[in-house]
Amino acid sequence: MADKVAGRRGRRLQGQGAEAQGNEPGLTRERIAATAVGMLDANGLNGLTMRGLAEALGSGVMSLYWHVQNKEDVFDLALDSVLEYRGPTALQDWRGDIVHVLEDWRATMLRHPWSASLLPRRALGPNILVRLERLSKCLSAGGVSDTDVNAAIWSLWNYVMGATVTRAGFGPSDEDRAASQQRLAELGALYPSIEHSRLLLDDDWDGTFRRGLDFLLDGIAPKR
Amino acid sequence: MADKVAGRRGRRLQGQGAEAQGNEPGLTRERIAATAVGMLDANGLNGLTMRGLAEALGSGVMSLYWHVQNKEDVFDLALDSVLEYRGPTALQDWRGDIVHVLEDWRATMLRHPWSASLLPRRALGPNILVRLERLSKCLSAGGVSDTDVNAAIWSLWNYVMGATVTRAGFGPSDEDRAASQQRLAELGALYPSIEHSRLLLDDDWDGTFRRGLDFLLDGIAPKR
DNA sequence: GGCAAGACTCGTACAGTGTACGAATTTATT
DNA sequence: AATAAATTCGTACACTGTACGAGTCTTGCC
Repeated sequence: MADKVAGRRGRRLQGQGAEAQGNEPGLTRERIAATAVGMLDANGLNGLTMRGLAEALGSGVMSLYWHVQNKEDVFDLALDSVLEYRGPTALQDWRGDIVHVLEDWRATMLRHPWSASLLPRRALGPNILVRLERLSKCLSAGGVSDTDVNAAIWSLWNYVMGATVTRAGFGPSDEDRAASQQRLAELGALYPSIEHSRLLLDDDWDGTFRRGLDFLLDGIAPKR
Repeated sequence: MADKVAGRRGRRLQGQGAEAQGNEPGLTRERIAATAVGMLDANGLNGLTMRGLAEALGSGVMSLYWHVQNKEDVFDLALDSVLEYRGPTALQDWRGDIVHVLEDWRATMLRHPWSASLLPRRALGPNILVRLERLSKCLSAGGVSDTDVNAAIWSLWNYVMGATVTRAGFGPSDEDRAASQQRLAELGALYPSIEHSRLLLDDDWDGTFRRGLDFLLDGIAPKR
């Protein structure tokens, strides 16, 4: 009952006899994925509906289902298409490389905030494995022992994941910040340490991400 | 257009004249929350429907809406009711205390896997703030400087968050593991480092969590 | 040419969702 | 007893994902 691989084809070439508008060149998984990403970017996770997607593609709703198993499949498609990693630099400074990989990762996901809430519950797509592989290489190059490397990778993964999901959840809107501020003002007395450190008011997300990452890398770096 | 605080009352006391069965003692936010948690535990995030909830409570669907703003509100209720923290021990060993807080946190959320996917996108409820406050105190007690404490708290938060969300996402089912194994077998050649370290096959989640946490705490601990 | 076998599109229909609205009922207050 | 407030809930609506099967188009084979 698991997975039956539905038929899917790539096929081009159709006579544009009647309509000169080449705007709707036939459905493909790629086109579906791209359009889905657009809609998700624009309207968030709930902004994607099969009907809407079909309309944006200029097709009937049920036509999608020939290319796609179900809505979940569309999510998978969109997610993976967003997570491509173009690793530019060659290996040199292991620590700097890791920072780069993770910051790029975070930035990519924050550019499409829905991806953060989507990623956890999906299996690891190829584009994620590429990133993990790269991490693994960097760590080994940095002298992290074989016994530590797995825990290190997962801890880095967890860190990026948590940071991104949290950041995406709080959204760029000031509404949440206002809410936090409000809540803090009300209950501040109950949480003196939090209030003292202004934990919830700080909004230097990038800096905090970077500094926490340094903590983690300090701990991972082989002790001397 | 933001928030109108709906009326909500706590009220007890009704004559049980007609029906002796005290099984349905009237709706309250608490009862709604408890029942919602039960349904979420049993059937996951999609297992909670307003109709189902009403039925389980022995009430009409729309009656819920007098106590609750909307379904989101039910989620908030359920989440917060699950995250209560009964901090047992007094402060002593800062590092051990932190480990305890975080492991308890993770365990609590994994006991209700839906909570992991829910938490990120909600505002911080009081029960979470309690935990953060506690973290903050431990860190200060451990000698972490005021300038570092925020970054440290967030990094710990991120770490627990990521670990829990990931773990909950992969579910306890072996189906996912089988899928990963399959994928790895297929593409193993492309990801030699990952395959070598058996990253995806290791299933000692608790141990890995603990070891990664040690990395992080090593990095956070004040340098000497 | 004819024609059959796929590949692909899509209209209709159905069961299910959250919740707006307003009427009915119960409880509290005067 | 009368009035107001609190609480319940039936009905209705717009919207969701997708099963089903009838259509159309493209291609290869005789």
